[in-house]
Amino acid sequence: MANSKLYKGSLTTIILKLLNESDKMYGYEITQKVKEITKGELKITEGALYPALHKLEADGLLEVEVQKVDNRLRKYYKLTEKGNTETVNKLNELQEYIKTMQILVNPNFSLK
Amino acid sequence: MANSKLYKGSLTTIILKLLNESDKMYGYEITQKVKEITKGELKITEGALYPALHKLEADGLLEVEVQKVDNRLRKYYKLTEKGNTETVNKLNELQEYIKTMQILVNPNFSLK
DNA sequence: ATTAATACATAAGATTATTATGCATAAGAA
DNA sequence: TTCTTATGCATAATAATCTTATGTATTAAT
Repeated sequence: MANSKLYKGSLTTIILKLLNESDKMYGYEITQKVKEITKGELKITEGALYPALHKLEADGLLEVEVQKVDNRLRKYYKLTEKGNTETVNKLNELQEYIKTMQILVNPNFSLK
Repeated sequence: MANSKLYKGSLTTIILKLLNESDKMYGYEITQKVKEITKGELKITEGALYPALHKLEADGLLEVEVQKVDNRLRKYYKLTEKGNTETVNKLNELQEYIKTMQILVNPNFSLK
């Protein structure tokens, strides 16, 4: 699963946002959802995703519920209370960052 | 010089863009310019900036011209031909990425 | 005389991604 | 029926890129 230009630091925000929308999701589902929404523009690699999920869980932002579907394991993740709060923060940070970058990168910015 | 949430991967784009606007700049000048434009929102650390400049130079995107002003050293960087091309690419990539992130993070995205 | 600003630089450490690999089951194609 | 693709998890090795800390040196301001 090849990735195209995932800016380091934004994966966590993506995960939190998706869980905020969908209540609960499992890892593989997240990779497919991102691919679907971005029409293949962005592909989440497992090597990035699973460690990220584990870290979010360790930090108390996510809680896990294991299910067996079709004899195959699924680990459903959902936001905790703390996770909800952090989602709002991360989304605000991202919007701020995008705004800042737009100013920096806009060909028509002026200082005076 | 403390930084606030510099998403990894965007520093290079910022540098290239500023040089694209200003013809030539030196390191310290870049840190000040970014602080000025973003009204203190974004602060470039020297530990990130100088290695980034050295890498861009090593990759042939920048060329250096050393000057002594007030008995102090300044290393002016300017874009090479290759650097100009890469600047356009990086800016397009960033705009694409921002667009993608907006879709992912927009509370009103829908799949159908 | 001391601190802040200017101007460069690098090393240690942390974070976060890519790539490669591994295991296992189910579904579809040859 | 066998091989490949899809589903579903995981981790290790490597790379890239940042923060923090430190170092040197000159000039300006308090």
